[in-house]
Amino acid sequence: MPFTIATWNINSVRLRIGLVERFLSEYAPDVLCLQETKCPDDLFPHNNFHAAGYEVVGVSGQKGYHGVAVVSRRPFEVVERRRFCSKDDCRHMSVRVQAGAKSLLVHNFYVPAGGDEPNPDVNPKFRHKLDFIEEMREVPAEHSADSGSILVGDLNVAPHPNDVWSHKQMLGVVSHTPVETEGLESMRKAGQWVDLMRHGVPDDEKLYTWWSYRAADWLASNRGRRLDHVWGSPGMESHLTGIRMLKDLRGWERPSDHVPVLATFDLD
DNA sequence: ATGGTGGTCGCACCA
Repeated sequence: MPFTIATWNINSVRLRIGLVERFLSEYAPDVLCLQETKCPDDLFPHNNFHAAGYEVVGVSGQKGYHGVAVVSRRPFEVVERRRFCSKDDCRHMSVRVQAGAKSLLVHNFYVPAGGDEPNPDVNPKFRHKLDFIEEMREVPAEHSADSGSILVGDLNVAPHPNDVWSHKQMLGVVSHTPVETEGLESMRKAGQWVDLMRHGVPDDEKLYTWWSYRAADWLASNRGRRLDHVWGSPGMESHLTGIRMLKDLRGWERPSDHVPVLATFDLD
């Protein structure tokens, strides 16, 4: 049995619950990690997920902003809802789930966007983003013979030159500045994480998971960025059998500006 | 220049 896990910045789980239901019906991931649920825990639409066959739900939400959730067709336990940068923001949840022969520790992250001005001295949101990425160094890719880790989420950084539509034109734009891309890559290597979306993909291939709402025609201009990520502990790449960025969903009615990333593993 | 939320019904804040 393959194990499938998806990550999706949904930009309000209540507003887009219909899209989530359609996605679960058509793609049926074992585990779905959501970000930007914008939903307090007592208002999370549990019933919709139960009706879709997702009995296991872990939520870490707040009113108006941020919020992450994990829903699953397999039993899991919430390991931790970690707070970063001494703030109460709901930006992380880790769960443990059995997948084939492996016990998987899954981290679901929503990294701060960082505002518009890429100068930490004048923009506290950018300072927060850099500090958050620095603190993420403390999250290692734990693994053993019968366990592994997966880290997914909206990391709000497009690290590779072909994770953006124009490397040169984006170098001064928050999400692709050198201090962010180098910080994220340094943190990824410190934790020994493997970038599973870039594994085995030619360097010159464009990969996007997000297209701005502000474009007059997002599909025609195609100025995307890869802000959403799937990382694995060392060795997980050998179990990966497929990974897809579901671009079509950006064209669904009233879409999120992010599309789901769906990864499939053979762990038996 | 678009979209979501919240607390007010036009606007601030966030992405």
